[in-house]
Amino acid sequence: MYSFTEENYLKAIYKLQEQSDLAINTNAIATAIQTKAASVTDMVKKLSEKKLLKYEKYKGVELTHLGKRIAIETVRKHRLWETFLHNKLNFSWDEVHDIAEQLEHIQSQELIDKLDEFLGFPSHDPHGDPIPGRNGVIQQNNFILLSELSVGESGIISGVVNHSNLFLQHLEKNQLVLGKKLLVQEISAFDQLVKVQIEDKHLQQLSNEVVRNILVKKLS
Amino acid sequence: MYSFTEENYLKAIYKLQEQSDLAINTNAIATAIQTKAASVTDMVKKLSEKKLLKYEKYKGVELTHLGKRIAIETVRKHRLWETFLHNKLNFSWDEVHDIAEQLEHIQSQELIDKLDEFLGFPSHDPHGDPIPGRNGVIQQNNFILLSELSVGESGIISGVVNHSNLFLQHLEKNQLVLGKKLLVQEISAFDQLVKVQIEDKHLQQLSNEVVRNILVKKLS
DNA sequence: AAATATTTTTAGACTTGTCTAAAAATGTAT
DNA sequence: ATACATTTTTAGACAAGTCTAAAAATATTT
Repeated sequence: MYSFTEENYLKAIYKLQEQSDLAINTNAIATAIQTKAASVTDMVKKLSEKKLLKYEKYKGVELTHLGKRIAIETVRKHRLWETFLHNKLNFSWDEVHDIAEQLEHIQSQELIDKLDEFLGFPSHDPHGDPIPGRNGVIQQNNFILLSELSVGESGIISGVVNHSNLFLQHLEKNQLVLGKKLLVQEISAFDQLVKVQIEDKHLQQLSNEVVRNILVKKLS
Repeated sequence: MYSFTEENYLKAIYKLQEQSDLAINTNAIATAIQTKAASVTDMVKKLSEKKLLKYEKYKGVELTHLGKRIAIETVRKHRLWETFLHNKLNFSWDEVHDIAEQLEHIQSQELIDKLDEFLGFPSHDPHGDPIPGRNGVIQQNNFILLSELSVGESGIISGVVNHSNLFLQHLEKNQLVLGKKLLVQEISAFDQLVKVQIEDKHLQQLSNEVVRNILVKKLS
């Protein structure tokens, strides 16, 4: 239906559109997709002709309803495959992305539906990001940053903000994986280091950089 | 490493090479891959430059050791994915091929190894075809045609010769699936119809066309 | 508001893989 | 062995997607 490349452009534009309300400009897309601005201009014209986005020269782009639907379907596929790789094939947190980047372009609605069922209709992927439903609806989660917890409060690790391999590997190494329960014991007034207790066991000091990139489900 | 298209050419040539000892000519490849002879000539030159096959104008082609290895790896991926689709996602016999045709080109050695392990290191795919090992070795099976069984002999359905959807659907509809035990009760002297008993239960009459396309493991 | 810097677009070229139509080579009749 | 038929290759074109370099538009500075 749509090419590998078209799906990648739509997904990138969709993600940029999510993280800011500004118009999406050519350079931002070029950076996101690791290509040159000139190539983006060409592709954006093509997508515009196919009614997947609205494009006005020098004004940036905006996805149409159709374009957004395809972007979300691609995100759905990506996150289901990530879940499969992590839950069934035992890939670690940081290894799943690149392979899912390929798998998301396999064309078969039935495959995705059966995969979804096989995985038990998961609501979130291994990074804690919500998996869009068949209908394109994305269930918004009410996770907060670990840095927003006060002393004495606790939460369950439910996602990450930073998706880089470096960060994910760091978390894995320190047993800060999805589902772990954390209790904030102390926040240093001097350097903001956060002392947390992990699963009623050992204590760990977390840097500001770390706590600002972990999402938790707050336990009341 | 190698493109989608290159892998498809290598796989097609490999299969043609398996089913006959004659030199593989341009037209045969064109038919197998559903393209035109002129396109084959172009691609074959490219593959020859990359040392994946030996090509002499007007003389046909022959895979090199490297070309054969890549073809076998592709076959391995294809059959592992077919097994996954059938065994884990409950796709029927005839639905798995087209999706596996896409999945076989995903690039990740680790993915295939983990998939293999997840499936329990299967030796055969859902059509009874052997799955090449990591090392490229294909375990030859000693299956015989159902048409070769004599009256009174029995066997277990272990594969098919004809892989067409029409035939596979026919088998499925008549419960002639992998693993079923058959006992030959009678072979009509007049029209060669074979009367078989399926799993100690009901009887069925099979046409010559059918018995010549089912592979069985003979029970002594 | 003019000058400068940045962003975006255009123009033309390149790669991969495909095609049609014509030419060249090979194979088969008589 | 000459004529006819088939197969294969060449030549030139096309589509998708990318790139560089230059031109055009927009944004920012003074």
